[in-house]
Amino acid sequence: MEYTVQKLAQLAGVSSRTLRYYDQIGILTPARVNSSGYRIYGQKEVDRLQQILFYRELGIALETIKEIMTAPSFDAEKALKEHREQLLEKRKQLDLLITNVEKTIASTEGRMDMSDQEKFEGFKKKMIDENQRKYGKEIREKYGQETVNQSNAKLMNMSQEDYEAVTKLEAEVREALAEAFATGDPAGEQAQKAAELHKRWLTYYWTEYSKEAHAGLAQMYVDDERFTAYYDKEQPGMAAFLRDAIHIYTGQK
Amino acid sequence: MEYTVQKLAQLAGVSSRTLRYYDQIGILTPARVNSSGYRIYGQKEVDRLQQILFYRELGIALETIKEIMTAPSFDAEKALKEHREQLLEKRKQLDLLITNVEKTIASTEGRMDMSDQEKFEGFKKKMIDENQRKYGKEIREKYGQETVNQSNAKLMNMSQEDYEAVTKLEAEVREALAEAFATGDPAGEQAQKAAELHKRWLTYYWTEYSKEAHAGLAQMYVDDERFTAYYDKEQPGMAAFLRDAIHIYTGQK
DNA sequence: ATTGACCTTTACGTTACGTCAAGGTTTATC
DNA sequence: GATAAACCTTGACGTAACGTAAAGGTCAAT
Repeated sequence: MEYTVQKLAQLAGVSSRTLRYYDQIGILTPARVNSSGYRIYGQKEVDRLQQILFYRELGIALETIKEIMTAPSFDAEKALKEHREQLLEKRKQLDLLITNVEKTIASTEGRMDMSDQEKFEGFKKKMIDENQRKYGKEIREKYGQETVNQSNAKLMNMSQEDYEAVTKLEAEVREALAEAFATGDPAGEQAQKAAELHKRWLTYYWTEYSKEAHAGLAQMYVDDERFTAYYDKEQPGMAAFLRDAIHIYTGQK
Repeated sequence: MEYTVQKLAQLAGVSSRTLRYYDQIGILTPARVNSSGYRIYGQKEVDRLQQILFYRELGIALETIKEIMTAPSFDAEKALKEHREQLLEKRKQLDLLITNVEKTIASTEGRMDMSDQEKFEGFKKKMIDENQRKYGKEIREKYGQETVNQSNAKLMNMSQEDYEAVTKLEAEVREALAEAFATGDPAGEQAQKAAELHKRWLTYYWTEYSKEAHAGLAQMYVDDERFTAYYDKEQPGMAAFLRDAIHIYTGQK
């Protein structure tokens, strides 16, 4: 089955402008254009649009959706299963909101007391990010560390191989870091190797690497107690040591 | 309890910029500003912000929210009950989407066949009737029927054909109604034909038809002066006549 | 041959904020 | 009692994901 813009738009419940925009930003290009320049969409595009709409429904930016879906490791079926989980999560949040509105009705009728905090329960879907913003400043909450290992792996739609590679790399970083820490020299060979491994680990998550961002993340390892706890688990002072090594590696400061 | 911008922002899970913007557009002004020009919010503002966020969650534009909430007829408790209904509606739509994703998974696994239409079930927004009845009043008032038809057509993502059909139907309703009005009998053949045409017109906008809702809308044509004005334009009493005809048609009352 | 619903590109407009910038205020700490 | 950190203020420009309008080509049906 082939569709023109308007036909596909009607089928999917979006506007034709939306489809043209999606073509423009390269997230959904037509199967072909006919001799008059009309966009013609086929079965593959229908399915791709469906995927896009699932991501969009979950509040993912189009640019991000594009990155996810054009990655060579993208697996449509895995993505769908992820959608299902996210949608169920969204449903749970909606239920929270419904509880909230019911409690609020009860409280306006004097049948109940409500704290100010309770009044905003269920709106919080972003509160986790907000909480993290309280600690860090920018890229950090996005590219943080431990939650990222799982949640971003999902978001990036990593393959099993990638996930294994990244987990292995993480172990290597820790190992190299332990060795380096024993030398006590953040500028030494061992420490610089650890910094480089850390960078390679990072590139699995970051779409583009910059020294500044890398240095910033390193600083956060010291500033944010949750990360400090993670790195200092074995040896106190490890987080600060890693920061110093990375700062030297990136040539910052 | 009094809050500064940041405090309230944290409580509600929004940014301080958002609160300043809300002040700027006049949808949520602080209770007072202190001697240094700081915004100070009180209990009333907390509750108002909660209401705003409920509306926002339902996808209502801030400008519209403002109009709704500053209207003298605004009733907070009634609004909350509407929120509950709308949220339940939203949950139903979410469930549709979840069913969709599950069917899609099954179809990629070859356990099921899916039509292209089915692939987009749950994405399309409904709420058009609400839009029409509650939030579209001033749009209707300002720009008249033609633009309302157009904006609704866009909302429903109607095709040109549909739009034409709906415009034609509307003319037929008026014509049949004028004829019926001349007979003076709301139970007569002419009047019942007008009621049926009116129902057909409605089904272009409503995702599901019910006699109760139809009867309710008819009553509103009499209660709301703007609708009354529209129907009584040619003949005073036409709105009431249409209501009676529809009430008989639907078997209500 | 015309009409009217399609399609195209170009381009400016809109909403709900995010993100500096430049500067004043409050609070905690040395 | 100075000073830094952490607030607050008002601009003002940036953005995402389209909406909307303009100017014009295409296609099917009358």
